[in-house]
Amino acid sequence: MLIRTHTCGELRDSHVGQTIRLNGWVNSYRDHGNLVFIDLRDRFGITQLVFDPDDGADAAMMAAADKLRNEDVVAIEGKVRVRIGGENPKLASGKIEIAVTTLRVLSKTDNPPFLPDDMGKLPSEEFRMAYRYIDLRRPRMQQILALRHKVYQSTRRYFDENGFLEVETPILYKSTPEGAREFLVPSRHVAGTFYALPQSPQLFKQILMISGCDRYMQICRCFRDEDPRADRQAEFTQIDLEMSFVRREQVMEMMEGFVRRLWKEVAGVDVPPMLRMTYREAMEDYGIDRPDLRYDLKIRDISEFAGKVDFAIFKNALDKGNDRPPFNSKRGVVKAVRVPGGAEKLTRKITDGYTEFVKGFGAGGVAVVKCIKGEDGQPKLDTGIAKFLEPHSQEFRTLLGVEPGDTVLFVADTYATATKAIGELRQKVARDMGLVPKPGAEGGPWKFLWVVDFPMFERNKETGKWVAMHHPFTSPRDDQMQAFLDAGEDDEVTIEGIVSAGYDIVLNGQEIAGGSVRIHDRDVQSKVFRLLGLTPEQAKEKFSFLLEALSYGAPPHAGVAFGLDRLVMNFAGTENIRDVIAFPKTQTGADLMTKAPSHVPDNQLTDVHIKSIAPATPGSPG
RNA sequence: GGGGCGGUAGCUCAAUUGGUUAGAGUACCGGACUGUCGAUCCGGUGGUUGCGGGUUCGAGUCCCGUCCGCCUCGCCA
Repeated sequence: MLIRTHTCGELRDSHVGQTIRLNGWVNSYRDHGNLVFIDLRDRFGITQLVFDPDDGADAAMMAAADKLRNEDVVAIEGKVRVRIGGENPKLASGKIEIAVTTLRVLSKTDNPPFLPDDMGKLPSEEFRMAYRYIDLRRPRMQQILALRHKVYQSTRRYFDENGFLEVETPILYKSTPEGAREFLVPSRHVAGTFYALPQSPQLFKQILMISGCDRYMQICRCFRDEDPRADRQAEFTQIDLEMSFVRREQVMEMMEGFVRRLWKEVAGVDVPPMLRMTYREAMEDYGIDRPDLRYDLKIRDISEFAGKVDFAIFKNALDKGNDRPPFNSKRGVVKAVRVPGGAEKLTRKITDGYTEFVKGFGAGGVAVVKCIKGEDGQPKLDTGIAKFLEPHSQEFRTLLGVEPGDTVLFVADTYATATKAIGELRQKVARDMGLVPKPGAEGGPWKFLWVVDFPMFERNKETGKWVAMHHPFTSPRDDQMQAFLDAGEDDEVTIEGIVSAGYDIVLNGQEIAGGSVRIHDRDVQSKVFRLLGLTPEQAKEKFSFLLEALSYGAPPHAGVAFGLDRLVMNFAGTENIRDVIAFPKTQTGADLMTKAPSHVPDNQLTDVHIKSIAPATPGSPG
C-alpha cells in the first residue's frame, strides 16, 4: 500500500508543491462527473482530495473515484496545491487540496448503518453501541478519547513527580460482601468457591502501605453489580491512591495539587483554593452531602418560626417530634428555600409538579407562597399558604429576606425526609429557573469544595444495624479516637456523634473523589467490625489478612479515589458516562457490540463446577 | 424490584377519531454534471410497524403479555 507521509490534519499552504501520500476514510464525496472531490478523514483531521483530469487523473482513476463511497478506506498519492475553488474556512486544511495521482482502495465498505457525522442528529444510543467502531470515528468521540488520554497522562506525571509508585492489584479477588453486590468468578480448582471482582482495590492499597510502599497510585478498573445510571456504570475506572505517614491535611493538600494540575493541563483552567464544608453544614444548607455551589438557593430550617403559624401541615410535621435533638432523623422540621424571581417563573403548574416531585422522596408535598408588590407598593404575600403566613408577614419576610418577586417553597416532615426532599427540590428548582450553567470546559464555572467530618456510622433503614458511612476501614477523626474507643457498643448517642476522618471532593454537585484516613490500629479496626455486627469469627473469616497485616507494623496511612469517568465527563461537557467510555454497557449490563453476556456450553460450566438453573433459551447453547 | 418515555424503510422521524396502496429527509442503486465543500438536478430500490396474543368489519394506532434501549426511585460500604 501507499504508506502515508502525512496525516489528514497537518497539510497547509506551506506544503504546496510537495508530493505526499495520505491514508484515511472517505468522509464525503462530491461527484461532478469529470471532477470528483473527496474529503479524506483520519483522527487528525480532514483534507480535500480532488480527482482532476487536467491534473494527474486519467480515465481509469476517474472511474474509480466515481465509485468511492463514505467510509471506504483509501490510500492516495498526489500533489498539494492551492484550492482553485477558494478556501474552505471550516477546515484547518481549507486553503489546500490534493490533486490525486494514485488511488488505492484499501478497504471497500458495505453501506454503513450510519455515518460518523457530528452534524446531523445522532442515531440512537442502541445503534451507536452496537456499531461502536463507527460511532468512535466521529470527531467528537475522538476528541473525548483524546481528553481521557490526557487525563491518564497528566495523572501519571503528577503522581510520579510526587513519589508515588504505580502498582497493579488483582482483579480476581476475595468476596467480601459488604457494600455493593459483587461480580463472581467461579474457581476451577476448588469446586464451589468463587473469586469476586473488586469493588475497589481498597484493602490491597492499605496492605501496600503496610508493605512499605509509602505512596501508591493506580488507574484501576472497579466493578459493582448495581443498576447503572446516566453517570454510573457497573464497570468503571478509578484513580486510586494511598499515602503513608500522613494525616488528613497532607492528603487533601496532595489532592488539591492534583486537581489544580489536571484542570490546568486538560482544560487550561486555574482552580482556586477549595472551599471546605462539613457534612453537617452541607446537609443543613443544601440538603445533600454534595452541594452544587453554582447557584445559591440556600435552605433554611424555619421550624421555630413555623411553630407560630396556624397551618396544619406545619403543625403535623412539628408534632412528629420537634422535641427530639437537632439533626435527629425523626425530628419534625419545616424547611424553606427562597427562590428569587420565582414569583414569575414558577407557575402554578410547575409548583404543583413539585409536590409530585417530593412525594418521590417520601415527603407529603410542597407548600408555596409568593411575594408581590401590593397596591400600596409594599411587599405582600400572595397565593398558596399566604393567608396562614399573613399574620406573621413581617417576621417571615425578615427571616428569609423575602422581597417582591420571590417565591418561597416549604417542605414539612421529619428531618431525614424533609432534608432529602428539599435538597432534591433545590436542584430541580435551579434547573427550572435556568440557574445551572451548561457543563463543559468553557461552560464552567467549576465549583469545587471539600466535604469533611462525615459521621462514622449511620443506621441501615431496613435492618436498623450500624453501617459504615464511607467504608469500615475509615478512621475516626484524630480528636474523636479516644471517645470512640471509650464508647460502649450500646452507647447510641456517642457512636452516632463520632465523626470520621473522611473527605470528599465535590464538583458542581457531583462527588468526584472520596477518601479517608484509614485505621492502622488493629484494636480500632476490631471495634469497628464489632459495631458493624461482625463477630470476631466473621471478621477473621473475611478480613483476617487485614487484621494480621495491621498487627505486623502498620504505618498511619490515608488515601483517596477519584472517579476517572466523571472527571472526563466534566472535561468533555457530557452528562452521559457512556460517552466517555470506549466500550460501554447498557443498563442491563449488556455489551451490544460483542453481545456479552452470553450463554456458554455446558462443558465450560462443568469445568468450573457450575450448573445453570436459568430456563433454557431456545436456540442458545447451555 | 418499582415508576416513566420510546421501539414504524439501513438511519432520523411523520402517519388526524381505529379507516384508501404506511409517507418524508437521508443513506443506497442508476443517470446528468469541471470547482464543490452537508454539492446540485432527474429517476429508482427499500417495510413481518420489536415479538406474541386479544378486541374489531378493519389495528402502526386500543387492550394484555413479553423483549430491547434510555431516564429515574430503590440500590451503588
